[in-house]
Amino acid sequence: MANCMVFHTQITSIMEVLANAAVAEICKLVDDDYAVFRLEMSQSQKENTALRRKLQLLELKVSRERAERTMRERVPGSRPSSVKILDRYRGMARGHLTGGHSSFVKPAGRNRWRDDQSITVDEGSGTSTKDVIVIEPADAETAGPRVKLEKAEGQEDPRHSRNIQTGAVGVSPIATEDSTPAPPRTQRSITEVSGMPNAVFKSETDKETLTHRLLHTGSDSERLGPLGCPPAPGSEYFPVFHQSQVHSRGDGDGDTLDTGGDDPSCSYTTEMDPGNMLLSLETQTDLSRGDWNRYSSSVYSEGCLDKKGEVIVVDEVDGDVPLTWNADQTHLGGHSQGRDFLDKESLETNPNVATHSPLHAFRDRNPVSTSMGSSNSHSRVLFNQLLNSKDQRAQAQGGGGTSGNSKEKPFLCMFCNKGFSCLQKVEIHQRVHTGVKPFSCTQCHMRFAQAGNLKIHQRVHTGVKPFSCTQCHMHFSHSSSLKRHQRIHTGVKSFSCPPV
DNA sequence: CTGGGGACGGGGCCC
DNA sequence: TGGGCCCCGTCCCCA
Repeated sequence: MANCMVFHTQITSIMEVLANAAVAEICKLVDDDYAVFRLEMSQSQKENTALRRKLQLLELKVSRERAERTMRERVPGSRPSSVKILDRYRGMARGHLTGGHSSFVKPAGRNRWRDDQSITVDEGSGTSTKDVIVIEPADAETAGPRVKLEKAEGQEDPRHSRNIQTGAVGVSPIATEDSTPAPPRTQRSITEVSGMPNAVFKSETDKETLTHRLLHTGSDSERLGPLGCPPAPGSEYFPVFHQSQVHSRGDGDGDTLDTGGDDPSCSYTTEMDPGNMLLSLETQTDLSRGDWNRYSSSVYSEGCLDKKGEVIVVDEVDGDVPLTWNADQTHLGGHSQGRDFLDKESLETNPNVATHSPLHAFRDRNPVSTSMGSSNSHSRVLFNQLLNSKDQRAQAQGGGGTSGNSKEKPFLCMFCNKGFSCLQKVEIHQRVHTGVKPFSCTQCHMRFAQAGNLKIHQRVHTGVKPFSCTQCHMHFSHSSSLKRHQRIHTGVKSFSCPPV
């Protein structure tokens, strides 16, 4: 009995010691994490403070310049271009862009540079997807109360976008604009340049700058052009190709190239799918930027966004950072063909397309992309993202890669390095990556990369269902659908359809 | 469970 | 005979 007591006491003491040790360990972990967290917090606060200071400096500078300019001009009715733009916004603001998120608006009088105008930008929304512009127009007195130009997520206003596009040329750096993501499926509007002040004044050497530069309305060398890329809800960007070219449709005009062997209703064109084409709000010309623009036009002129709303906004960021490929490019980056393809074949001029890359959209997915500095590398990173997403599916379906294929497949996809038995197969396969869909339905605007798929698709219009179940009345347009259906009779399900 | 699109492999035909 | 081209069947996936 005494032994039991002693044993019990020992056990208790041991458990106590263990418990204490565990508690100490936990406390230590918590303390460590807390210290790290505090450190990060303080750093962020420092950054915010610095940015805020820079913002204020810029506001002062701008207001001073503005005052000087106004003093110089002194012409009634004539305003600097930026003011004209702002006036344009004012009209829109009356209609659509007011209301909501007023908490982001600072008092209008704060950043006054003239008593007839003020612009207030939200300083504290470095990570916010909502930028707020408060504009007090020159005729604010007649226009009524101060106009708040606000644009929040989900508020889409193509008119707004258009106006911003047209007006962006002369936008002064302070004329900040906000951006709104297009809904994935509508794909019809986009993007304004967002002038998130935090972004504007970020250090250019700061990695984070890359994630904000698309919001930057700075000098020509740094400004991203008329378009910005809006954060989609959840701080995700939809990849977008901006395409402003006019495309001929394949149904009946002279641009149609009949393949002859295909279904008569199949048009072989190189056009861009209007359905898939992002509406380019304006001609987004910026000759200073480029490679991806060119590429996106020459190769990615279509299919750059799939029906799931996969949109790529490719941004051109100046710089000369060496090209870097995704580290996880097991089947793309490692293959020189892909680079060559991008480097010499595709990067031809297309001044009509301006592209924007929301680097931070991919940063989360691909840390390497954050180190991208050059337009080429940025574009490629984004491009890789697209390729990856498609490759993954392709690999899932086809096995991918040359390894493991017993048959000789000497023709390699330049994008994913997958091997094929003949050249045509590769060409067809590469449409997966390029998005080229030469076969368009004349009865709808669907486009297909393969003629056979178009042919099958057209059964939708003709109503032809050549595959009928022998055991029931069902008919199917897809053979696979019939096959799947017949499993009901033969396999998994035990019930059977009575013979017709 | 069906409808329908994407993608791939295989086979036939032609040069 | 081999390559290019076309068609078809099939699988997978998503809505």
